[in-house]
Amino acid sequence: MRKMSSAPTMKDVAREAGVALGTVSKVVNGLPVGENYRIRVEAAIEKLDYQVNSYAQGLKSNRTYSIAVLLPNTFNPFFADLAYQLNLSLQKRRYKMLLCCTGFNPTEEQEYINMVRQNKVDGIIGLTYNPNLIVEPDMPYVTIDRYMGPGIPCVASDNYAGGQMAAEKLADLGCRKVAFLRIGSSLTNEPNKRRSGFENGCLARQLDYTMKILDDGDPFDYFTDFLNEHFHNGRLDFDGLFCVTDNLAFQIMKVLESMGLSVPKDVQIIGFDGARMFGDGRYVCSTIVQPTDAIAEMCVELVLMDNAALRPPLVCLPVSYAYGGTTRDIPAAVP
Amino acid sequence: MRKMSSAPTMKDVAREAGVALGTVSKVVNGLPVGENYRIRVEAAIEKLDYQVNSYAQGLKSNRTYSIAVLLPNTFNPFFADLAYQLNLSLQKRRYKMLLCCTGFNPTEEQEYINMVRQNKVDGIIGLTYNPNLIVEPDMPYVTIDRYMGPGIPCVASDNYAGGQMAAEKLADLGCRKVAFLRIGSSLTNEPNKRRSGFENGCLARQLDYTMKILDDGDPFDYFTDFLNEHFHNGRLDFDGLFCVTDNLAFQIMKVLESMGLSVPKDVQIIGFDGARMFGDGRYVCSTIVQPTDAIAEMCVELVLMDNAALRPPLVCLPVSYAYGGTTRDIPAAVP
DNA sequence: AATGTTTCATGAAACGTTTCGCAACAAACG
DNA sequence: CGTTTGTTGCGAAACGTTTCATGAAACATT
Repeated sequence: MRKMSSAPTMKDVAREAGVALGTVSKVVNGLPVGENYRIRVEAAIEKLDYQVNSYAQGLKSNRTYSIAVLLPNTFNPFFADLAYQLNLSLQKRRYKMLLCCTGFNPTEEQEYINMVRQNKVDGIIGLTYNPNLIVEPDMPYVTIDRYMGPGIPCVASDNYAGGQMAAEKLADLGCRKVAFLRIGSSLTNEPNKRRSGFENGCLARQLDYTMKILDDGDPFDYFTDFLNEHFHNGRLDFDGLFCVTDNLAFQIMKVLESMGLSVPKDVQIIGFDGARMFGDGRYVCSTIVQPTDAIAEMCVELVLMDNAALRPPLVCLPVSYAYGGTTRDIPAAVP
Repeated sequence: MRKMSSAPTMKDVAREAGVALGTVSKVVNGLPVGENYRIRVEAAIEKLDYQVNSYAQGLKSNRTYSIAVLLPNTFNPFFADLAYQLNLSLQKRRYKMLLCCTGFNPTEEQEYINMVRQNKVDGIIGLTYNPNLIVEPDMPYVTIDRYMGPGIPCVASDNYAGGQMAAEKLADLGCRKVAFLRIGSSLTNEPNKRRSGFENGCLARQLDYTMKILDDGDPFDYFTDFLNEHFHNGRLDFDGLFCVTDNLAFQIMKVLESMGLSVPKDVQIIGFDGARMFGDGRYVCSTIVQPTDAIAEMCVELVLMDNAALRPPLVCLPVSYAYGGTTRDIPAAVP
């Protein structure tokens, strides 16, 4: 009987199997080892219920098999989907996910970055709002929706095509004059392309077009002001509305309701993201769906890529349209 | 100029400050050190931009300042809330969160447990569905909603009171005959108390009571069967419905809708969890709200508790009722 | 049979901390 | 002034891996 107190180490396994320390290491890491040695070592590992100590491993090899994921929160369905899909993609490769919720707070974002810095994660995947985030230059770093500069790949939906698609849908559904709604500070970089795509789509389909950018503040007030501006003789002066996020669409529907207007009768609304209630539930509104699974997979692939030089600066993934009750789709399209 | 290649170590700081290794360690860990020494060391740390290597720390001290959190997913709003609040509570104490989404899969749950075992997390917080999970006995382990046995604290809402509250609300809102709906395998242990609380509440208020437990399978079919059973002469034979989760309430509303029934006109529904759309959005249905913030805080407190012997076997936290549009509350109660 | 070549297990050194026995020195005391 | 007590910085050892120089054994070549 030897020490039974703490967990067995490689040394214990080596002694048990009657081989050298290095041999055990090789077996554990799947490196070539003589067949009879391998068998003896594996038996010893089994017998002692040996588990490698990943902290010793991390110290020596500088690889930790963990990735930090920065997201504003988990309760916005889009972020929730991302968190879930990222966890899936990472788990598939036996990587762990350190989830950091930053609450849209640039300071918090930087603090998490600093925190994982001493934690020696193997990489960072971030959907952040601090344009000046300082990340160690040699740390593999991939962003979602934010282009941070050369050498830092950005993965995003095809926001431009999504905007275009929204315009086309509204046109197909019979709209003649449409509006675009977004909150000033809410979206930067890649998602901005939703606007130009939408504008372009309106142009192509000859839709009358108006835009409203809302500044920060109480959204309810801003929405009310916006709607009042466009409300004459008991009706809105537009018949289609594209909101830059499902969240926005959801919020403004409350206001429309309180004004006695009805969706999609009085106005058809398309959002962006593909937010659903319980994962498998219905969409919150008719929407341009972001492929969270593909986004997650791509992020993981890029952040784990060995040759940093081969990483593309920007990856755009295809979006799709989904009916969610806030448009008057032809019946066949209704699930 | 010394080696500029890799990150500075304590040794580098010690050399820079002209002190011994152990002194730097003490400063870093806030242990008592002579004032002039402290100043010199702090200056050196600042100058070299030194960061402790948490893997070396973890190897030596067996403390990693990270907690594994096991949840089925992040897209159910209740789980999403938990993930967010847990992250908050952990961050407050400078702990990191390893998020593991298990997808209700007992095998996956055990695999994650095994994985974090070699990762030497400082503790595990789990909302799991495997009744036979094997966790190292000396690993601090706290569950949510599942009582796993003595020595493993379970944190939950006051499910009994919640069930009771649901019955009282329905009675207050004028219901005379009520139904209780749950899916067979969906909830075990603590949440089961929602049923007995509800039954008791019905008894106290003299409500006619019927219950339906749905087995696994296509929920839509089961719901339809259930509703048809209680559908006579164009109307349901109950006027109040308590669903064991908001998800369930949400699903059955679809079916009710497809049968041409209207909520809350034809039947009033109360769910459980407090699911909201975008975190700050409205509730999905009238519901018994679980205090996810308090649950998270309690879990973290318990899992980090030094003296394991002092940990209570079960902690119940108070729930509250929230209006969500699926009940006919008196106007004053409407937000 | 002698030499050159390849293969592969060995075990020491190193990774960056924490910890602890020790020495150095100051203060207090007789 | 010599001794004791108390304080505090010092630096070696240890944590459990990975890696690499070493040399023994096995095989191939002439």
